[in-house]
Amino acid sequence: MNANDDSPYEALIAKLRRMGPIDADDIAAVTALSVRRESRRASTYLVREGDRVDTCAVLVTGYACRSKTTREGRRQIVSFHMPGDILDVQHILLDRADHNVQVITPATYVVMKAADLRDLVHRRPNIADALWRDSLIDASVFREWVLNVGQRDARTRIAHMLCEFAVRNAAAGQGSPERFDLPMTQETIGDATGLTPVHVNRMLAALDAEGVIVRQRQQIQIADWPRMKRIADFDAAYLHEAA
Amino acid sequence: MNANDDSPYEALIAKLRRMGPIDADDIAAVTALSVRRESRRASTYLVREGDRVDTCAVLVTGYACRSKTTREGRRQIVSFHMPGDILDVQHILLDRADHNVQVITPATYVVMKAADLRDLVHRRPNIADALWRDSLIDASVFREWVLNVGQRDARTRIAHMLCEFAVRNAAAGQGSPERFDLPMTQETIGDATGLTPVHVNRMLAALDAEGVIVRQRQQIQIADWPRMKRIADFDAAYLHEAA
DNA sequence: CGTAGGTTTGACTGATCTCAAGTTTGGTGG
DNA sequence: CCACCAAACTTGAGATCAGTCAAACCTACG
Repeated sequence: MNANDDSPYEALIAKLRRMGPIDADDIAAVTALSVRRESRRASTYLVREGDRVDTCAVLVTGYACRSKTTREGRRQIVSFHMPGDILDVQHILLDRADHNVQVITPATYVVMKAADLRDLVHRRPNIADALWRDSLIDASVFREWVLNVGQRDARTRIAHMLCEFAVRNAAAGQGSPERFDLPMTQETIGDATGLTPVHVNRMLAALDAEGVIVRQRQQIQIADWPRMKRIADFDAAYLHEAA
Repeated sequence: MNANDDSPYEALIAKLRRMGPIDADDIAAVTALSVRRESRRASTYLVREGDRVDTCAVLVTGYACRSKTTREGRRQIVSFHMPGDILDVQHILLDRADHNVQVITPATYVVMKAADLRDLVHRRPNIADALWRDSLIDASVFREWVLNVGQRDARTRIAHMLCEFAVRNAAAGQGSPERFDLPMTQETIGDATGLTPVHVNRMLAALDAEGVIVRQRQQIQIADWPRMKRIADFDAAYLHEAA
């Protein structure tokens, strides 16, 4: 079940399967949806805060994030997304975007009409449950981020972010938790953790010096998972074994 | 539609109405649910992180919050709740609590079986939409909190928390946004904003000295809303005109 | 009227930010 | 294939916001 599969429905179906029982009729209903395939260059926006949105997008290849900004222009990333992730389930029922959706790397995704999805969930309870469950796990991740940014020190915060990325990335079928591409700059890590790029750099260097991670180009290797989890105060329970 | 109404269903029905169109059949289906009324003394837990949970609670009177803690025991409050709020919609589909639910003041609430609610939403699309919408707004609030705690300075952060509390509290039918009870200690405010109680105290004193808020006992009066909103960087859009 | 919890204030500390100057990396055009 | 350039990364030094520790002061309530 590779997210890079040819059918534009594969990514979504794989996601739904991870969220709950889905039968052949459910799949038939999904593949009957009309979808549009799109792609973006790196660092561009799909949705901006305040936009009226009546579509939902599912990421097929590449990486994305969601973010908000303060009036003074400080950006906070609130989540990262991997192939197979639904980028904005909330637009099924909320018509105004309260945050930005942007790709980090070049990316492709499929776009569906929110109204079609609303219709789909009313007909297919399994799909309704799966999508709702996905949005509830989304919310659980936000809660963990509030904790991360609110209570943990810089080193722990960054380590935690790396652990989550590693686990979810692997769950999305992209590499292993032990070694993975980290497709973002240190500034991006800073925007996700509420730290300056300079301090991110120092903390990454510290984790490297301690021997828990190894950095090579855009790759991260977690050399000692048990120690990394301890340093990061990371317990994957909040991902509800799916994300 | 007062949340303190006699019927234990009033609080939930009022909430659902705020979330979308609900007809007489929907209400009949809700009132057919079997519910249990319960109450708690101040500062006690309904749910603890890690618990298996197969119920959902709706707050009827009093105030509650949801929180998580780091391994070192630092507590982060991730949301506050007012009468009428559903305290844990997520347990309809997630069986393991990823955070604590605790009351702040003495409180009463009604408890429903998650399985009954699952059944209800499969039969009543309006209710499914309303509950899902509620949980999506929940998630939007978490995103705003990530931004608040990640990017705003102490004074702004506290001001923002007060604005949200004022607006949601009034929307729940408890007092006005201009003047309301703040049923919590400065330590609680600190746990919600990622600050120490000492610093919360200094920032509240500063806001008071500036003349934007007036503190009397457990009451807060927002003396100058336009200025308060500016100081707080507060824009209620993220509450999706309902919360 | 005593007590515990909450608030306030002061003095000092420290984690993280800011500013600024290199250094490395990766992509591009000649 | 090399030289160049912009972006990203790294390092250092000094500034600052918020934390820590500690004591005093309220105030609600038994």
